[in-house]
Amino acid sequence: MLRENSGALVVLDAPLREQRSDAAANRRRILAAAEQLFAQRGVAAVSMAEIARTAGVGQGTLYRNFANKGELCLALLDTQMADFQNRVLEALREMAYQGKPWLEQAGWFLEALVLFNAQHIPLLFEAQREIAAGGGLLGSPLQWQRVTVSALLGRAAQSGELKAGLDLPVAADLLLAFAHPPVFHFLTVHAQYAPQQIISALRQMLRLLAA
Amino acid sequence: MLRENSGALVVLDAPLREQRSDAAANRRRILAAAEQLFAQRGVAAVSMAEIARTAGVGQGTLYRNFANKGELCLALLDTQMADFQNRVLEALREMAYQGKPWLEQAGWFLEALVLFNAQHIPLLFEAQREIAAGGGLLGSPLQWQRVTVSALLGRAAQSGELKAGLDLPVAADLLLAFAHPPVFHFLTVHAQYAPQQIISALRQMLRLLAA
DNA sequence: AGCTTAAACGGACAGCTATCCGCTTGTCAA
DNA sequence: TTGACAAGCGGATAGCTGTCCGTTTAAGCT
Repeated sequence: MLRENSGALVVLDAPLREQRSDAAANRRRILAAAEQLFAQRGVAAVSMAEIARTAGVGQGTLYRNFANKGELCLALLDTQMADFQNRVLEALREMAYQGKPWLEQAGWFLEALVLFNAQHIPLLFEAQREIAAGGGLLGSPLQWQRVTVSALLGRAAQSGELKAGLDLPVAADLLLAFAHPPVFHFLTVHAQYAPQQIISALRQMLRLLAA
Repeated sequence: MLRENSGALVVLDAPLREQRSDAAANRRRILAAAEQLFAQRGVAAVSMAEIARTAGVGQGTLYRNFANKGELCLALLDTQMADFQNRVLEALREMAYQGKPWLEQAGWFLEALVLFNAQHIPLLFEAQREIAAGGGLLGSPLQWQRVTVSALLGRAAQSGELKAGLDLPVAADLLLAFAHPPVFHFLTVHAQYAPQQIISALRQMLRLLAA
């Protein structure tokens, strides 16, 4: 599971033999079926059994490819998440090259993350339901976001951009708390904040960290 | 459901007739059974069917009292949450009377909330799984926490304790993001932060808001 | 082409959640 | 005390998730 070769995510171990061609085809049919059903009726209202039926495969086949609906959702997001990650890291590299202050980079990053979440919250929300329970978000794609923010804050501190005496790792995680799907869902759906409002508030927070 | 008369939580509508005595007894037996099973084997590992069996009632009876495991967990927390709320509001009233700065009150509140969550995270976590899906956290006990923090920040702003130009409602919700059970679970279990570390970081954040 | 074998298949199944509905019982009024 | 009835009961049941295992088949070797 989670051995995504299509995108840029972690490859756990090299496959000893190539995947069989019928298996690959089935995987594609499953993803296509899921995408279609999700679009038609919403992620939550579609059952795994139905996805298997629509894809024309048995349940066993479905579950060998994706241990649960969460993994299936993550797989559907795989390409977009990989693209996002690449775009972001590239942009940050460019900004660093141009000498843009680290705190501003962090602000830009959080903005990009808010917009990404806003776009993909249904799948992210469902993915979280199943993945978070077993094993935290360990190894999950959200991990690089923590690393990135933490690193940006660290460099900002080294450059004297930040107030002294801050616990940076915890601060980073608190800043990123909004990105946990249930929280983001709460902020946008229940509290009715627009993405721009969230972005502004996060930028304010960052500005407060500045020396 | 969620018509908790035992504690201080919202009463949706006055019951037209008193609850029948056998029903009340069953409710108590269910709660007792759940508490015992949860303590023995952990919340996640206990099924509703088993709770019903242990309590000596039918599944129908169980589900009429608690629409899902989440509500059952909330009911188990009801007393403690009501106590917590009362203690907190009382303490805040006292602090306000003594003229303690609003920001410090907010800091104290967040500290108390961290400690409460740390103590009850297993039940809170399970409760969230089922409740958040249908209807957000609408009307749920977490609502008064938002109101409280928002109000404290508002008064702090009026008293000139805060920097100008902040979006207080959003700031309040971002400060409270840590309290969403999945996030708190993540921070303590996965990121391995001690409650005191989280408290310190939150206090730092609040200090940064100060004028 | 034919053989071998591990990979993949898919349907049956166990266990769970949540609902439904015919039966039972506590409660109130007379 | 008794009768009526709403409230409550609990087992049967539908539909879901995730697993298991006997069967099928693609792929590499000869």
